Amino acid sequence: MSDPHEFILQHISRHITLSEPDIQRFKSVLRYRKLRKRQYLLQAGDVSLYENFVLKGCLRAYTVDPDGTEHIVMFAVEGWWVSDLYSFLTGTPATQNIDALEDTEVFSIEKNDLEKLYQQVPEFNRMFRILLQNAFVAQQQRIIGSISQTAEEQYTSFITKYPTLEQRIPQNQVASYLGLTPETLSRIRKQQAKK
Amino acid sequence: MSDPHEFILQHISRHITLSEPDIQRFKSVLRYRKLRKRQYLLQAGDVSLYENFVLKGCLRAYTVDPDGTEHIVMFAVEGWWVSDLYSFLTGTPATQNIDALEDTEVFSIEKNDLEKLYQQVPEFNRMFRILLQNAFVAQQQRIIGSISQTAEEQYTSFITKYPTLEQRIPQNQVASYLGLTPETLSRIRKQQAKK
DNA sequence: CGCGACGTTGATTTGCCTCAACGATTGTGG
DNA sequence: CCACAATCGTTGAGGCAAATCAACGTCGCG
Repeated sequence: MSDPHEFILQHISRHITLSEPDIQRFKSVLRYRKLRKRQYLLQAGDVSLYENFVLKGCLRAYTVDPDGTEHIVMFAVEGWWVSDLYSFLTGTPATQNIDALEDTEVFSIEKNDLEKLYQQVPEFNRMFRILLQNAFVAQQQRIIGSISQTAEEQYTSFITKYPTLEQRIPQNQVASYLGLTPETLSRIRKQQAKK
Repeated sequence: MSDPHEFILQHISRHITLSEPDIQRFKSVLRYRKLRKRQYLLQAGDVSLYENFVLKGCLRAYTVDPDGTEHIVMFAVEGWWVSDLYSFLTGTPATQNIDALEDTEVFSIEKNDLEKLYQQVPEFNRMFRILLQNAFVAQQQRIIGSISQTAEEQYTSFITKYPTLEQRIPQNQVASYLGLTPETLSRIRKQQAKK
């Protein structure tokens, strides 16, 4: 863990096996970055140029609607990949912001480098296909929840699915992720305490 | 278009280029199936053994909650892939149903065949990675909509994004997709007609 | 210390759901 | 080919879950 390369390689080795030269190629495109709490990794309006892997800390991706309310698209803690994928793929300005909820360290891969990597080391297609499959399934479940469950049920699902996140993330951020107001979430928690 | 193989190969050629032997390999794993309107392609409880490509017609994937209400996860028309991905990946019983809203024709690929295909023709990793990226982005936008928009805004987004779907799908199915009751959607449309 | 971020609680409003009834259309079996 | 049931959309009345608006306490930090 002292070496951040160790951490990311371990994660990758869950899905694919790389030769030594491929490992070197991969390492060479990683750019290490530190973010202070509240610091932006990406601001809406800029183009998302990087795919980012969280080494340590916690990020949030969110949109801001016309009346200034924030809506959290996803959280990303250690071992998660994050970007505004639409912006990253199309080169159009990002609609999402990404910033740090804690002091955070990431590896960033530039788009060109990632595309070269896909060609030089086809295994990466396989890995990201698998990661995307998992993310797709998780998102689908979130959608089903949001159209079929009450606020309380959604909150219960959330803490069951992400018990550790619940610990380190402020309540109002969780509320925003679930599409609730902080007041409503507070009342739900009060309800549940009576048991 | 008379030959269904033509149709699917054309779709695939948007993303990858295959050699003649690879094309043959691919064709050999496709299983052609016809579904009558209302017929199931997958029933909750069964394991999703196939990834399915829609040649003609329209499918819906949906869950049924404890009190019997259906919630539409996605529609799939010509050119779309559909399965209960979680069940397909893990081999656990499906939580989703998939059935036909119209008479429909599909190509199905069995899981084992698809995995072999990934190994024999690595380009398919690339293609499905790209398709999943697009699906991921679309889902993310649906999530943002569902936690930040009013019912009317969501409906407007839907008909803007999928103008053709709006034509061929019953209103109550659209309502279910949006997480609304048919009554609410009917009232929204009445509202909008006043303009 | 004083300010801003965060959570809580109360009073009120509102958007959407529920329940119920009805017309139009489709399709199906006698 | 008609009669009947089922499906689908519409409209109305009433209820409820969650939002809004507002006030207040606590904590941590510059």
